[in-house]
Amino acid sequence: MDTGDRLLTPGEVAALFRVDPKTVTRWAAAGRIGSIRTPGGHRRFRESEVRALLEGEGMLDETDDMGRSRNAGPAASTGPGPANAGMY
Amino acid sequence: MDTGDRLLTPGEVAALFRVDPKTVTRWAAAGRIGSIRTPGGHRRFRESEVRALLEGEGMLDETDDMGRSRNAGPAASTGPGPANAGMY
DNA sequence: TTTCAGTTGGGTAATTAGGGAC
DNA sequence: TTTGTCCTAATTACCCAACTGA
Repeated sequence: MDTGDRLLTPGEVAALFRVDPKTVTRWAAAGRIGSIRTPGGHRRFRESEVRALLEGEGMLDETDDMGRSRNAGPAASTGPGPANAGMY
Repeated sequence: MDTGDRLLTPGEVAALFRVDPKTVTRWAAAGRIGSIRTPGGHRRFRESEVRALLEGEGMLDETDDMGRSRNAGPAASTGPGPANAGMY
């Protein structure tokens, strides 16, 4: 039932990936990473998902080369629960 | 039908959203989340409503009523249904 | 009754969202 | 194509002291 994983802030995820928080926002906007929104509109990311991405398990399609195009998943599904209404 | 109308404290809701208890209080004050007040002035939140917000299914209703500003109504709807998904 | 964790309220800094361009 | 930086506005976080709830 409960996902049991903590939620990370954009700044946290950005620090983990060594990128700009804005980049993390773009990932979420592009549906490359699941995101949960607070009633205020801010995003929160699941630590389990971020970790999986960090380990490169985000996609087992490690065929290397230009294997991965822009096919990272249409919806921003965080997993079990329904996708978030990506509408701002 | 047990919808799980357990009441959660601001601290519980804050931990769920990874935000500050103060922020949860602001949500209630802004009418973004229903709240029940104790005679002493403390707030309590319905678990069912909080969960709906967490899963991002705040409201997939077809109400194409977008373009609505943030409602500043001190409604504090105690009703069963989630308050609103209105953002800015 | 007292104790104590949690909540409330106001005020001020820090973070985040969104857009648009380089 | 992706990422970083610019701007403004909104949301959130932390500071304090005082009150409530169990």
